[in-house]
Amino acid sequence: MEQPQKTFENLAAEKRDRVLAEATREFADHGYHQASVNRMVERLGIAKGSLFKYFGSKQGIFEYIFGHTVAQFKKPLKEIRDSASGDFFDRVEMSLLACVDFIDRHPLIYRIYLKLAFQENFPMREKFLAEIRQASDKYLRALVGHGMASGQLRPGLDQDMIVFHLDAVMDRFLQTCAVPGLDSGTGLHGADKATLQTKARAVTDILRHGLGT
Amino acid sequence: MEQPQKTFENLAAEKRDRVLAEATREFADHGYHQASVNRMVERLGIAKGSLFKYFGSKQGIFEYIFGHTVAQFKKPLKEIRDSASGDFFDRVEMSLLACVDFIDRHPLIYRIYLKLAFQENFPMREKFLAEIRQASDKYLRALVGHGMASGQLRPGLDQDMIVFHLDAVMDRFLQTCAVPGLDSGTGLHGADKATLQTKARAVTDILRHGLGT
DNA sequence: GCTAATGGTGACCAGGTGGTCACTTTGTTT
DNA sequence: AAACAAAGTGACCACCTGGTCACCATTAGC
Repeated sequence: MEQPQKTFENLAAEKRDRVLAEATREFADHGYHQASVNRMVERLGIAKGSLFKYFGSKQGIFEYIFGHTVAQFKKPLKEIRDSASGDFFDRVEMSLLACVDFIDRHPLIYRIYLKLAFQENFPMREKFLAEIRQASDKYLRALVGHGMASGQLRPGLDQDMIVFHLDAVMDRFLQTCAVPGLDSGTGLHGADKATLQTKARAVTDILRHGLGT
Repeated sequence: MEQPQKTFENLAAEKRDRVLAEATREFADHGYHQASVNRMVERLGIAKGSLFKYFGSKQGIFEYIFGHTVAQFKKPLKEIRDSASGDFFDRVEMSLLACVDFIDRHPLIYRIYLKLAFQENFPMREKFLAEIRQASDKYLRALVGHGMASGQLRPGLDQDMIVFHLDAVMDRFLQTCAVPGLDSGTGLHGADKATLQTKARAVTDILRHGLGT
């Protein structure tokens, strides 16, 4: 015993995945406080005591999920940043589509992030949010830095403001895709891949005019 | 009796305001489900039964607050839209600063909006959100329509995409001002008025290049 | 002074919460 | 087969939730 979550690591991979999937779903659907451990165990068909043996507490469940999933979020972006194809704005466009794709494949994780960002009473909120924002900021800053150095961005612009602008537009693009009710006129929510590519291009074009040389 | 909230309307204005202020604060601090009626009455120093006599239910409390405050949100924007001073981008900049000012004076209302937007299990969420988005969309669309008609915006751009872009940047600007943890490098959160004006100008300049003729 | 109506009260309710722990079941080792 | 350890269990706990309602206090009209 001794270590609490050792028991969980020893479980059969199949069961482990089921537990994580169900817990993730519960947090994504209801946020943190409104998520119910009772509901989790009921849907999993296991006893409540088991879950607490695995993770110690409700917060332990959430922290475990969070740690596992943040890493996943960073991976596809890194690949694009390190691939040298296209100019600055092509890369922005690719990043945008890569994020859309990730969210499409892992919608629950993104929904947890949105709740985390705006539901202030999350436990450990500051820590988690700082971790995510830092990663996002670092990524964009590297991208913009490279674009400025290679003269693809209009001189005289403040790097912070460029990062802010990119972040704002890209984030909203993703939010509109994922959150029902935010879309008003763009047709982004629930759009097919071809439409998304067209819209991403349209957004990038505006950025190209606003930020490019 | 007959009508439930008639009782509340008959109250002394001072008490009415206190009740509304405390309820607003509770929802702003904790969202809907995590908000506690018990805490409200404890802080107000009144009996729980009284609150339920006033509003019938927890949801009734929230709906009453919501109805009262949305109207307040629309007013300052309308004034700017109807005042004809400056070109399109000046108006955008003024709108931005007007919103910042409003949020500065009514931070609780804005926090409720943010929770409403991303905390999916809010009751009546779709209805409330649609109401807000529609108002925001209508406002921006009128602004953009006027800008396009008077030739201040680059031809060939899709109106929906312009509205989307404006909305994204402005919304993020406001979020960064209001939500701690979202700011990374811009220095918007907790900034003084002069700084905000500078930053708003910087954002508008980028938009001017990206969207203007 | 009596009556009626209104505002105000708080003990009480059923139901849900995260968390516990003495216990049983299962699997492995000798 | 005996012994041991680890996984699994679910009744139970204290606490909090939104909501109720029989009762009390204060005023107004007569």
